[in-house]
Amino acid sequence: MASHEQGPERKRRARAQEGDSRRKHTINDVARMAGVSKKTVSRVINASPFVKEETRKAVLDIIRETGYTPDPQARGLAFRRSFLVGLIYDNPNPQHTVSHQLGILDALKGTGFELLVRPVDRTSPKLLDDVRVFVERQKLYGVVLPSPVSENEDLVALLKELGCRYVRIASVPMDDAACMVVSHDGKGAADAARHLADLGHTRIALISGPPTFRSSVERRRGFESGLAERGLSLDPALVKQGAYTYESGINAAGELFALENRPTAIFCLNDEMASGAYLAAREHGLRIPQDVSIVGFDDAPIAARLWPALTSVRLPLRDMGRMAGEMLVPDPLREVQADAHEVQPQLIVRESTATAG
Amino acid sequence: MASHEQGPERKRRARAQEGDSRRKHTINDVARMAGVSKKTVSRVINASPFVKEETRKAVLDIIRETGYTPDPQARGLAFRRSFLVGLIYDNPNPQHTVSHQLGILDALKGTGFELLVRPVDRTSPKLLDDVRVFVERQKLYGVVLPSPVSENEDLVALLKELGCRYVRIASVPMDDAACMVVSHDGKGAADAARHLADLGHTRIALISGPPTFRSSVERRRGFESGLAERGLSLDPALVKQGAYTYESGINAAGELFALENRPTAIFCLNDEMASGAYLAAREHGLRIPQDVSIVGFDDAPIAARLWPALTSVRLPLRDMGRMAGEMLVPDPLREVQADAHEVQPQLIVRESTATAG
DNA sequence: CGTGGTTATGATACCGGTGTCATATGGTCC
DNA sequence: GGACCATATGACACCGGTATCATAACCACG
Repeated sequence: MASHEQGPERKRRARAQEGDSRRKHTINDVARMAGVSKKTVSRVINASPFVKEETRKAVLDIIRETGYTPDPQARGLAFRRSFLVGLIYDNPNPQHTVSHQLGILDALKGTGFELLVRPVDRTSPKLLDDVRVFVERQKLYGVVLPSPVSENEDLVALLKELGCRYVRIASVPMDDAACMVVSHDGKGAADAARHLADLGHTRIALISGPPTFRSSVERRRGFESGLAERGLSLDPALVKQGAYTYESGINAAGELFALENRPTAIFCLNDEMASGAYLAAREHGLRIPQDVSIVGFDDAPIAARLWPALTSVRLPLRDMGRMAGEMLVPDPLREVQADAHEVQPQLIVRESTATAG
Repeated sequence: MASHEQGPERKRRARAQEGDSRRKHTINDVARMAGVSKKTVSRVINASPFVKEETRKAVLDIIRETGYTPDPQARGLAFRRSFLVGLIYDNPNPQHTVSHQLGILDALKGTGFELLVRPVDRTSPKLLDDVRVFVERQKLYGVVLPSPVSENEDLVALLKELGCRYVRIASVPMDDAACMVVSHDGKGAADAARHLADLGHTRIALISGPPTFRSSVERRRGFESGLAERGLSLDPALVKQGAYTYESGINAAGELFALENRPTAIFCLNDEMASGAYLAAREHGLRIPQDVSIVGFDDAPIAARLWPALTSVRLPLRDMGRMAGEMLVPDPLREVQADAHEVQPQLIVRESTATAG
């Protein structure tokens, strides 16, 4: 254990004697000023129904006057839990992380809850131990798990064991719907498939992600179903497995472009790989979109900056974070949140797709 | 105030009677098992010098056996502060935010401190009030302020008034050095200037950022000094002001390319604007780097994905976060951190720069 | 007017730590 | 051996909230 050298045993400075008007008010101050006991103030704070309306008003007045807010640490100590929500993530895409954070904090605003971030290594053997210590020590109110962490069933089992609330953000339903925000990546992929088919493409390639990612599986499944709707099917020779990285996109697309009968369109399961496909296309002297159409997934910042701008599937990341936060933390001021814990991906058509040559 | 409906006044479940082996240990358990008072355990935890070596060992043994860790809430309540560090940021670049977070958490690992994130709107009139409430309610141990928030002197003054530790991350020294991590953006910009000058460029343009950002001022200053070292100076006609955005980069570069005697090289004060310059170059039929060299700043993920890959100045963002965390939180296990709270930018030369045509 | 059943309130203990202060212990010096 | 001092320890109050339980206040009813 690390000890913290907080200058133990030091004398407490005199404080009460001089004008302590600047000192923060406590529940005792409010109680005294309102002429009630602290327990009654506590009842008002916690919206207990057993407080006379008149008393409640008086206490609330004092609270407003003094600007009193309860100390989350003291409250947490008594409640045996904290007012902290954890975000446990392992996503190399900074935009996902930041967007989720912004969304979660949108939901937490005004509730008194705060957000603790905890990046993890999902391949670490210590992952479960780390999460256990994190949740127990901080007595977390709940945690948000974006993918791919949300796909770790052992971790979810651990959270259940610890009695820690959680909301999973994932591409496909995997659990009690009350604990999930579902992005339906498959629908976005199907949109991409129809878009390419409608442009007249028939030799359409796919660069997939690691099969251990549910998003990859789901995007591929959706893409195939979209093609099927247009009477097309995926030619196994035109499917290359990538790793969601730039380099893997370069390699996979390079292989596709080296085929005798090369595809006229490629769907890359994320934008990083699509960027790699751009480079490979240049290396093979192929123009986008005249010679080959390319579609990505994520609508990362890079998508609009590439040239030509990349057609991609956008996920409402911030909304997803907000929904997760709303599901986790009850806010009496909020309207009953619709149980629609699902969002729809959106195909953003830019300049990287055109009619088949 | 939002009330939280935590089921007040509910009966506590019987617990102590049945096998409470699973219950977390408290300082009382440790004290009893070690045969000392809780105060002595507290002394051991806080590395008090007034504990007999023998007693200390005995207590530490029990602590190790039981896996006891003190409750941060209870400790914080008694200490009148928390073991939480805040990250107050307003940076549209998600990579900055995530890298800083990772770095700060590198430093916090093993110290028992946790990181609370707080995105803010630096233009909001409620900014100071929000920060005050945030710091006071959470009794933050300290906060990290990346730029541009770090440049808000009112906010820094507020933190001083509140007695809240802070570390500023900024491009140039602005304060007591003990409270700053300095990235010396100017040096990186000077590197860029020399690089272009050494390639034979003389008509070198600059697309600046908003003058309200210290980073913009500092990068420009460094660039000019780098040029001066090579006997060059910035032609006012070749300086355009941007806003650190893609669109502003397109416009500024477009104006430069429309000049009769257009520049052969452009230094853009961030990569977003450099991306815009890429688009403008294409619109004007100019090849990069044959017709115009372009240098960016930030080495954002996009830099390596653009075509041709963008020469840019990289800041060690994660290191900067780590240093900020180390400065904020004392860790007895850590070696005395060098008082070198400065980092050096690094010019990453890629394919967007070549000898002057 | 006493009885009984709500409704409303407060006294007190408690959550799990630390600060204060009193006291016990051990060694040195005369 | 007694005075003195530094070291080592514990009893107790306290940090700012909530849970438990007793009790007061109120009402309707016989």
